[in-house]
Amino acid sequence: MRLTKKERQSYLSQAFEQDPFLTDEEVAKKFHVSIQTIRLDRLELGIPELRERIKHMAEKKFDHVQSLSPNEVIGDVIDLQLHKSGISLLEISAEHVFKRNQIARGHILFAQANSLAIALADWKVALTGNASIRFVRPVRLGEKCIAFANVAEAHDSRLHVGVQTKVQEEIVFQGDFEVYRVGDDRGN
Amino acid sequence: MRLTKKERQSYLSQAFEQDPFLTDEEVAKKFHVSIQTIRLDRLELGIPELRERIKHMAEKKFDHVQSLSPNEVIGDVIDLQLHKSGISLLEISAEHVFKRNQIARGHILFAQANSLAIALADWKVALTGNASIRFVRPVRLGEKCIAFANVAEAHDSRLHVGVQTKVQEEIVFQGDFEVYRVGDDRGN
DNA sequence: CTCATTTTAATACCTAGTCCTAAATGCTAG
DNA sequence: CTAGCATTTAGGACTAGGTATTAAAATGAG
Repeated sequence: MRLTKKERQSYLSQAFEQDPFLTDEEVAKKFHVSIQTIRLDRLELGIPELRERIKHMAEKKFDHVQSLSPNEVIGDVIDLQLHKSGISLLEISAEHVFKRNQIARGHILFAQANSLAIALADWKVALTGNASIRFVRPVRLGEKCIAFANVAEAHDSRLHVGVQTKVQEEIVFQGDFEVYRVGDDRGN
Repeated sequence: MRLTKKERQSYLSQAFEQDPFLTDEEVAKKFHVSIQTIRLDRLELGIPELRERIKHMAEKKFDHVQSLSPNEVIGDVIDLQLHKSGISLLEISAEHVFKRNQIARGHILFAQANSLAIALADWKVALTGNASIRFVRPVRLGEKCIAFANVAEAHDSRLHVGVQTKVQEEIVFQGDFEVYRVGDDRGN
């Protein structure tokens, strides 16, 4: 005999979990049963059809993209004087930390400082060239990081920006960024 | 008159970007045109049908969840020899770039290198201390970044890691990371 | 008014299903 | 061996959300 119903259904659940993109037809071939059997199995196991499975995945992803929006700027720029100084605020939330120890990953602090440094430049296309940074002490979940940026040197196509990030007056991160202009566009 | 074809198509692209779950029927009602018109528009604009759009989103999510998990590590670590060397791969996708110019934001490259450097350390809690980095040339949407990390110095609670990121043999990013161990846990 | 563009309509077909009924197997107990 | 049950398979009707094609109607510009 092939497999019992129970055995098949158990493998079935696994299969769909592992690869949600399987059609009933593909699974039917895999298990050498008819497509109807697979459909009865899905019914009993409460596994929705291919299209529904895919849709749910897409919906979840959509939520993420919208809410987390890891896009233009990391941190809220609350003060900005172009080519002079700026301040950015970032509260460390769950998606910023290592799960194991609730410590913010380095590139989050870097991203806040880097975004701020670039925002300081009044150029259409500004990019980071060199940077030298120091993670002074670990930052934990829930802490509010305030990044202070100051322009140390300003040339017409290069900016030297120093950034200090503090949690309650305590320095947690320090960085020097060299931001440069691309192209000859001026103004925003 | 309603809208010209061009106007409608422009709004259409936006609409689908904003809400990829729209059916042609819904859109047709929104714009007060027939369903066929919408389909012609999609054809001309190269916008795939609802199911394909959803499927692509789900596929992306599936890739991400499996490998990137958008949290722990940025980039796919494809080779890793603890306390020695490692290689990580990252294809620059839309969420990594500035919309204006399709150039990858600095902290994405930093994140890839930083994640890799930390992955090299066989410690329960490893954090970045200092880092000195250089963005050699801008990286654009779609380019595949391969980060090569090598341990330059290894102490019992500190690691010096050099990272070079290349796009097709061309160096785009260079960084030196000092990773340190927290606590007295050894092994993983 | 005429011609080209644009829009709408109609039809056949597709996938990956659902839902329902019915028939064919398989297995077990009497 | 056979009645009775679970299990499996088959078939038909219908669905959403399309594609692809052909053709007719509406509209706008010269």
